[in-house]
Amino acid sequence: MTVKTLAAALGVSPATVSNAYNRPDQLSAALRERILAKAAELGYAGPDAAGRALRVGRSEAVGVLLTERLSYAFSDPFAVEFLSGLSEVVEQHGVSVLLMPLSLSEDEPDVRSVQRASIDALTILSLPADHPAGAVAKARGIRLVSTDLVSDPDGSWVAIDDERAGVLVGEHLTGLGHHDVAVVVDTNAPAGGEVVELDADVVTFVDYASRLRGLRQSLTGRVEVISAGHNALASGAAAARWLMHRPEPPTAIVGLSDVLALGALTALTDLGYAVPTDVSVCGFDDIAAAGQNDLTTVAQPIGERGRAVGRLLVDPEAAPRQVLLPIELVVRASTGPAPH
Amino acid sequence: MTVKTLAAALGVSPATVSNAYNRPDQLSAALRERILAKAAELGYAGPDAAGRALRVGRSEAVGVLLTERLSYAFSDPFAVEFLSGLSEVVEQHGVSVLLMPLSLSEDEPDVRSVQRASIDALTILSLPADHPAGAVAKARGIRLVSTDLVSDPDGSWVAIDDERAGVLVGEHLTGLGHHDVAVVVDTNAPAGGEVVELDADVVTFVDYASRLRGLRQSLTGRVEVISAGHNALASGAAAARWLMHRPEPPTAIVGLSDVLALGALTALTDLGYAVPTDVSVCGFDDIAAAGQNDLTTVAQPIGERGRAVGRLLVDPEAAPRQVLLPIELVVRASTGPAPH
DNA sequence: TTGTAGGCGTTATCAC
DNA sequence: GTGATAACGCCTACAA
Repeated sequence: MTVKTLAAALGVSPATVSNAYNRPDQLSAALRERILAKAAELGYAGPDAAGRALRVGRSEAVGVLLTERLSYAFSDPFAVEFLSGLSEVVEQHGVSVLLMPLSLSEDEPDVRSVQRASIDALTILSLPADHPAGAVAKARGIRLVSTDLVSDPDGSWVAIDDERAGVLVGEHLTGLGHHDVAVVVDTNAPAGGEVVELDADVVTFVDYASRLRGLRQSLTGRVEVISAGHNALASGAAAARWLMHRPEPPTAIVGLSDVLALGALTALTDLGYAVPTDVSVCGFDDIAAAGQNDLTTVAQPIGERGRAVGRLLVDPEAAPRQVLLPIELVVRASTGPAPH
Repeated sequence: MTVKTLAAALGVSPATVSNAYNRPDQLSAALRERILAKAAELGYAGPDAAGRALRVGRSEAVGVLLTERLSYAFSDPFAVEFLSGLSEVVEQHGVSVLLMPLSLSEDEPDVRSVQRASIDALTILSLPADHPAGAVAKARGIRLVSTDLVSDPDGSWVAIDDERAGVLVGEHLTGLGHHDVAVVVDTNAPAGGEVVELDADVVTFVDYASRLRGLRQSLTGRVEVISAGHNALASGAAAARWLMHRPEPPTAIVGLSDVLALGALTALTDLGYAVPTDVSVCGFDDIAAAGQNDLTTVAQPIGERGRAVGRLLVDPEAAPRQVLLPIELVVRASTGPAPH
């Protein structure tokens, strides 16, 4: 059943059938009734989505590209709050949300999902700096809304000043006398696995790299960067255990996300360390759990960030727009003066 | 830039360009290289998704229709676990997940999102019994995977025996001597609002209706059905407060979901009631929070249910398949003998 | 290994 | 108020 066959069955033209669905005012109510009745009788369920998408050039859907597994969208507290805000806005416009996977594991960067996706706009959660996904989207004429301000400065984005966030934490720790700080970062290795020390430029996610840069600017003394896998409590915990078992443990541990920091915090208390007397811990983002666990962190309006992205995604306006959201250092009980 | 213009620019045929992208083995490596290079130069980002979807009849995406707000997918514990399992499976097949909104508020049932969606298969979370969304999907040739066994018995589904689940709870409470039970259900009113008493047939979600039927079969004495809004802690709490403030409060409160039951549980302790000495509370599903709060409930394998749905969604097999998952009454500390 | 031709289902434009 | 026609961009037999 297509518009054409239905039209033939009724003795009208395809255009009229199309109008019956898309422009009720373009034909008499009686004829429209007749068309809809015949459609129901013949099992025609309305214009086909693919045909329509091709013709009108829109699909009423926006994409969210996840750089982790798709289930990350439902499990990571930051992602959950961000996506809740985003979907809240887009659904008010009758637009659906396409969760798109991106396998980073393979050698060849995988952009298949963005090539195949029928979407009007795209946003990317934590894009690795050199990844082609954004460029591919733009080349396809898909509006791109970045979530950082460095990967596409002249395009549309909704971001915070990640470098400044790093500075806030660095200055806070320096002011407390910390000269030996470990920074726990996110890699794509499985969570809680082997711990590795990293060079700065191995930190691929652009926002994390900015935070690290800010930290480096404002910290004095030793700054080491390690990782025990992707963004998860287990990674933070494994990293903390590894750090404290070494001869000269750091006096402060910074997680580049609250999740990593909270993982470290838990591991430290399990190991019998007093926080912040023995070690200070600090995170980023201020997810709900950070407040519940008295974690010092840099707050950002996560839900509002999602909503702002949502607004840009559904707005067909061609001109790029930028939104810079405020951040604030929230000092809680997990940081204190450096020991000794 | 299209396949055609690119082909013209290269002096080859559109078919060859298409093959360069879809069947590398159908042309010489050299020619393919040349095509890809020219494409990069001219800014052609590969075959257009809409055109391709129309032609091949597939879109590499499966839909999940939410009967609540989209953000429900990220906030409700059952939905989160279910969708994590589902997406885990589908992403292994390179398939994306389309979260589709469904506004129930309007008079006319809104099936626009399923009419417009370019998807290969669809599943629906908690479909109201008489809703046309499923029928529309089938009429469009979209494979439908139900999550209950009554709305489309001969189609594909992954379900539990909800009626039996209700019986398990009912028998448990009857065995404990309860003869005055209140059942808290989910309506589409805002959470925690005014409390209303309902007739059985007002319970629209088919799975909830089955649970209620099971309860009615196995309970003796008074059974009343009330609601304070949609599936949320606040609704359960409001319902419990309303129930206990009446002259003859029930001896047991059953939430048709754990979330409703946990909301009731919290409200009861806040009001100073001892559970289960004064009142018993019981839920359904066994989400993680149920175990943490010692709630008696009927367990089902939520994540596995999501994975099973995912497998059916990506499986192009035409023949319908049915999966019935096991359930089990988990007795914890929230239920006990009826007082007096 | 490459080219030709037809149609997937729709809607916008224009004429009547 | 209604109908004819021409794209939209692509893929796949099949022929060369």
